[in-house]
Order: sequence, then structure tokens, then C-alpha cells
Amino acid sequence: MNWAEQATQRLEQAGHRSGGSRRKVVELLAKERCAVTALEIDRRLESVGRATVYRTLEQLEKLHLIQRVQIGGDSAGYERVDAEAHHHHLVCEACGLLSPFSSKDLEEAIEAVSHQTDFTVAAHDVVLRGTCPSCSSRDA
Amino acid sequence: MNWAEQATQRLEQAGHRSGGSRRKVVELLAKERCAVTALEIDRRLESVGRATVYRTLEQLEKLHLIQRVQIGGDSAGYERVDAEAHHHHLVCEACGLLSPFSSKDLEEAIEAVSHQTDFTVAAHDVVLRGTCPSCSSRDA
DNA sequence: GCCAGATTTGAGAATAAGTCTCATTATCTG
DNA sequence: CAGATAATGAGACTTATTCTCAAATCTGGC
Repeated sequence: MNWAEQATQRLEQAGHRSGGSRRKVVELLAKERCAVTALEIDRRLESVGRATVYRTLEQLEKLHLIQRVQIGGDSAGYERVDAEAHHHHLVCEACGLLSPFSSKDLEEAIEAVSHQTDFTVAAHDVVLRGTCPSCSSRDA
Repeated sequence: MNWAEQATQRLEQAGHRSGGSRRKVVELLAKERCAVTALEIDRRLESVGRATVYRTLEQLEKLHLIQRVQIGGDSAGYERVDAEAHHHHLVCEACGLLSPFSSKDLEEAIEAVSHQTDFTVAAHDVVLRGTCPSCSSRDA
């Protein structure tokens, strides 16, 4: 079962009716691997109102179907939570380039911490900041 | 040399003059271990203008003397970067409680990833989200 | 100590992201 | 199909952050 189907199913289980606008937002998110901002979704889905975009994102986030990723400055990005595509982000402080990466060791360390705390950990999010190759060479 | 002294020194090296308002912001940040929002600083320092608070935060962040931590929803938090007090955050999704933690294994895994990428990594930031003990028991 | 020139600062206007309201439309249940 | 309820869009509204600009403050050279 792919992410879109899973999302649809869990939304239904959570007691939501199926509306066309929410479905469009889910479909858009299903197509994107990495982070998209709320306003970008709003822009790309002309027929869908801003309020609906934010509402849908909120519902999906509550169900841990998407995750807010706290990259760069101004606005938050959202991306689907998908075990197969789990990853984190490298952000270039100079040009804003967003580059995904993943690491088994890192996941294990996080897993270990999660069990050590008295919190029930549901999600995590790692951001590395620095300078991308292009910007590095440009400075040098 | 403590953080405040270091910050003052590096600001000077970066070509900044020393103004009273910026000093107040630096002093406030020096006192706080964990994240403070820009507006909280603005509120606590009545004599300092909002613009100055944001400007100072921007300068300090650029010098990696503070780090923006992307906790909860609406506003960003800032905290000093201090090798001795380096830590990450657990956020309760129910009540917003922010709890710091640190882990040597986690740092090592991040260190390893940093070297594997072609980015020059200057900083990192890990957020675990979940439910704190109080909220867990309240639900149960 | 005082001046010139450059930086810092505060107040408030201006933006931009995100939230809320409410009348309308669409879904679901029976 | 009808009623009850959830979903939706438009746009007003709130809140965080940025910008503008004139006044205050610094610093180095006299």
C-alpha cells in the first residue's frame, strides 16, 4: 500500500469524510519526496483555498502522515512520512539549497535516545547547516 | 572565556561597534541555557527596540554564536552555541514542553555524516517530538 | 575632551505567514 | 432522498518578522 492510499485510509479511520480539496492536497504531497511549503501548495492548487491547505496539513501532521520540517528561515516545509523514504536534511546557509541524506547510525542513535527518555517519541527531525560545494568554491 | 566574552570579542572582530542595546541582548542570551524567542527578548528588554533584537539575533546567528532552534509551531527560538552546554530538544506535541537532552552517540553519528557529505557542515540541530510523561498519563 | 564620519538604534510602517469566520456546498447515514 | 454534519473558499484578521529613516551613539584622530 503506498503512502497516498495509507493516508486516505487513516484519514477515514480518524472520522473524516472525503472531500475533493483534501484529496488534491494529499495527492500533491504524495508526489513530492522532499519538503513543500504550505504556500507553495496553495499556489499550485488554484482551486483549493488556503484555509483548506492549512487544515489538511494540520490533520495529516496530527496523524503523523506528514512531518513539518524546519528548514531555512521564513516558512515551514511539509513532507510525507514514509518509512521507505525516511531522510533528513542538509541546508546550505548561503544559497538555501536543500539536500536530503540518510544514515543508519544516526537513526540508531536517535532510536537509543528515544528509549532513554521518559517521553514517548513519535517523530524526529535532524537538520545540518553549512555550505554546499558550489557556495564553498565561490567563496574561496 | 565565557560565552558572553567570546560573543563580544567576535562581534568586534567582525567589525561591529559596541552599542548598549546589543550588549543587553547578548547578556540576556548569555543567561539563558535553552531557547528564547525573539519576541520574548523584546518583551523582557523594554528599552531595546524590536528591530535591534532581530538585527542582533541575525548577527549572532551568522557568527554561529547562537543557533535558531526550530521547536514548536509559531515562532523560532534562539539559544547560544556553547560547546560545554551543547544539547538537543524533545518537544511535547500536546503541551509544548521543551526538554533538553544530549547523547554522545548521537553527536558521533552526526559527526560521521558531516564528513561523508560534500557540504561543509557548521551546525546541526535535532528535534524529537512526542508526548511528555504528564501528557501521556493524562491521556491514558 | 571634541569633531567628523560611520554605525547603531527605536518607532512604527510594511510584509508575509498562518489562522479564523461564516455562509455555502458536499458527504454520509438512514 | 432528507437531515445532520463535515468540508470548503473567500477574505478579514492576527502575529511574527523585516524595513525605513531620522536621531542617538561610537570611535579614532586631533
